[in-house]
Amino acid sequence: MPELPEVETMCRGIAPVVGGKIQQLTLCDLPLKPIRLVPDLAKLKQRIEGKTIEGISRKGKRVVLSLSSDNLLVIEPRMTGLLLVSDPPNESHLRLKFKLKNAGAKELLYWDRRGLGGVTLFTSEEFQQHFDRTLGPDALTVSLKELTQRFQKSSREIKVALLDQKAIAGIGNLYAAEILHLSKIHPRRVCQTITKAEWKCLYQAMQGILTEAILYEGSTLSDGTYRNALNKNGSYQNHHRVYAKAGEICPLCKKAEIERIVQAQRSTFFCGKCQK
DNA sequence: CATATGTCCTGAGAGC
DNA sequence: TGCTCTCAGGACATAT
Repeated sequence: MPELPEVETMCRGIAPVVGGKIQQLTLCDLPLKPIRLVPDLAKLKQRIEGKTIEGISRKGKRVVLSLSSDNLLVIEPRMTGLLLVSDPPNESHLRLKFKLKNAGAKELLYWDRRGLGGVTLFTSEEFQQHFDRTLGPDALTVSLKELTQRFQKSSREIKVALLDQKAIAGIGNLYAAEILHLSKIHPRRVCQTITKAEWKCLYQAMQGILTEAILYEGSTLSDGTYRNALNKNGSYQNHHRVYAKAGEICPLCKKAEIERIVQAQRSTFFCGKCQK
């Protein structure tokens, strides 16, 4: 499940494509439902073939390739999407190939096991409008003041609010659990009840966890789906404190068992002794 | 406006 | 062994 640290790792890993000219875009013919392309393949080919990839950036959990045509190609990996500059985990879920010329990589691949991800091409104007409307500030660069302002009046539970990309972009189910555990805030706490000191603690935990996870190149969970751009595992899964650890002893208090609850149809893991 | 819920998709694993 | 069922969760459409 690529969240901010995995997508950031992806962006860094595909750096060799910068400067490359897209010679050909190919949609792989698979016995699977094709991934979502906007516009459709024919129009997309027309608009990007022959253009150069001038830069790579990240907006929350999305990868943004800026092209020489002043268009922006946005890749959304969602649950199982990967961008690669090496052989993919297998051929059966390889979705797109971008053949490149004059770059450090011969091709850029998009692989997606479940196929929930997609690719959208925007003009720079459309891009600005779209992201202003759908994404809040990035979790890695937001200020404490803005974070507090955006959350403190909400009647939602903090865990649920952290997953809302319009509120803050980049946090997903895994990192929400890890951040709340480190900041010792119970996932069911309603935002309105969280104190100023706790927001500061949450903010620092968020910066700390995300930075640490990027250092370890993200988390490859037990299903093995997430890989970096060279098809190698991340290693932050070896440093998780609570995620998917129900029944294990909390690494902080070393007494209570990690619990699992469901919020907004997603699993939440936490320590009932440490998190209040 | 804010918040809540159903849906999409595939493969892994459980249970029988 | 092979079937059915459940689960994983990011983002969007639709409903409240």
